[in-house]
Amino acid sequence: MARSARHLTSLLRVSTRVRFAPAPTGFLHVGSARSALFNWLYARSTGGEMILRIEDTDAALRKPEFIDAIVKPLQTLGITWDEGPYYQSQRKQFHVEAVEQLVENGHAYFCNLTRDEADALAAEAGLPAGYHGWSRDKGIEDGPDCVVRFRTPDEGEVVINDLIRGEVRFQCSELEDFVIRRSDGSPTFLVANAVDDADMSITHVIRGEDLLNTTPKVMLLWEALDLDDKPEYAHLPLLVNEQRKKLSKRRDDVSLMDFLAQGYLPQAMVNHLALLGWGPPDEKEIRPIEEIIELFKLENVNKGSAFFDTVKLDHINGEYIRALPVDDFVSMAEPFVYAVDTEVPWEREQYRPEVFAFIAHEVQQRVNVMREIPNFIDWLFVDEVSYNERAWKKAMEKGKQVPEILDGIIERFTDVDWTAEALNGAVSAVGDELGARSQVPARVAITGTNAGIPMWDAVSMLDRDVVLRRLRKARSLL
RNA sequence: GCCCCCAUCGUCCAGCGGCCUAGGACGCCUGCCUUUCACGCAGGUAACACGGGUUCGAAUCCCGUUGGGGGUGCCA
Repeated sequence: MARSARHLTSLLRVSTRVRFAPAPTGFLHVGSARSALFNWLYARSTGGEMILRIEDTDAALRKPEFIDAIVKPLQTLGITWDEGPYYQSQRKQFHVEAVEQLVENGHAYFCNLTRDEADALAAEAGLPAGYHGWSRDKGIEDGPDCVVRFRTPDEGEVVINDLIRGEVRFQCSELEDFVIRRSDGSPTFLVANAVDDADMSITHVIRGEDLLNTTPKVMLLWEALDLDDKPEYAHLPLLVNEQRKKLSKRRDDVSLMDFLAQGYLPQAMVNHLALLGWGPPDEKEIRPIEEIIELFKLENVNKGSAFFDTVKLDHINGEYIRALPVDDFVSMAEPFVYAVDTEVPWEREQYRPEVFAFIAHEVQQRVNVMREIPNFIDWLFVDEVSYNERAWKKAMEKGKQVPEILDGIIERFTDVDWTAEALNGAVSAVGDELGARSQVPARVAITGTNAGIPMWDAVSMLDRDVVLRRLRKARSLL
């Protein structure tokens, strides 16, 4: 959008315009996804528009693959935008002009000090760390190692009426003369922020609380540049880890795509994210996005940080999985059981899709995350099962008359009709004869563990030889 | 250090001066259902950080303390 369009659009400010403005850091962070979601919810619930703007003023962030890493996950989540993506790097000339304007009208000045030099000066002068306007009024000319700093007012205050937090006040005296143009000539995000939000007629800036402290600086620039109506601000509570620290790339699992790749459904992820910092008035947590849009109110967003709890996510995801039509579940399961780049516990050639499809409805009832699927079906596609240690101890070592039970089952299985009903009947008959529980030992011998899907339908699809071999092996280990 | 923000069950959310002997969800525990597990169902566990005000009345308003977090870059 050209700058000249600014006046027109702001005159026509009929609806809310929000923007999601991530820095392209290589992948979409769940925290960023949450910010995007809340912007989107606000736009959709107010009939407004959402703009996607990539904040790549730092040259190091300007890589095409980084853009994809933002756009794709958003699309997957169903978070759509009405305009953009715009790139701050492509709007650089406007930011440069703004900086020039500020220098010209005395709101900014050149400074040739490095950070270290400025710190040394502060230490010498016995002042607290920070930049203390050393280069103000020194008549320093622009040069290769010069930055441009904004001259913050010596007194007065900046008041922000945050839609979530209420009034937040900053004393101008606490704000240092911050850099608005680097020595390589590139403007920093603070300038880009003010100029772009004005040009794009943004009415509401909704973002993480970690940016709250930068807001007064942008406000000051806004005024010094004589821009139009300021947007409203709303600072969202941060998403934190178990230690209550801001979710970080280094310590925590925060890649949205990684979560999706593990088999969290996009809708479940969105639902969960919406519940962090906000809750529906009627306390019904799991619900379609349309209802969330309808119920969403920015004023109802919390102030306190929220723990990104994957245990709760698992539960929500499980609900979404169970609500899926079986056919959808089966096709969505494919990447987790068969895709070439998937690690599965069986030889790829051994996998039989028709077997999985046959018992998929039972698996669907039991998984919370798609990646758990192989745990329920591995015994169907491997030659030999490995025994779950606890299950073996409990059912086989501590169980009553297990050798006799297995002997009985082996004998009957040798010539029983190979149908689920007959197999089940045979095992129960052995148990009845001996007055012992026969189902669990059979399960452990055949599947390797004591918990899982109802098994006889599935077993009937295995070869008699395979099943007998497993029973005999288990018997021999007792 | 300085600036800013925050504070209800372990966790997420409800509560916006009386409806609160604080509600829902996840987790955990118990029971029912079930020839395993899970689902489902019925129960249970567990919180207003502390201290002062204001008020007839405070989880809700104000102040302070404590605790937690964020920022403090020529990153955004």
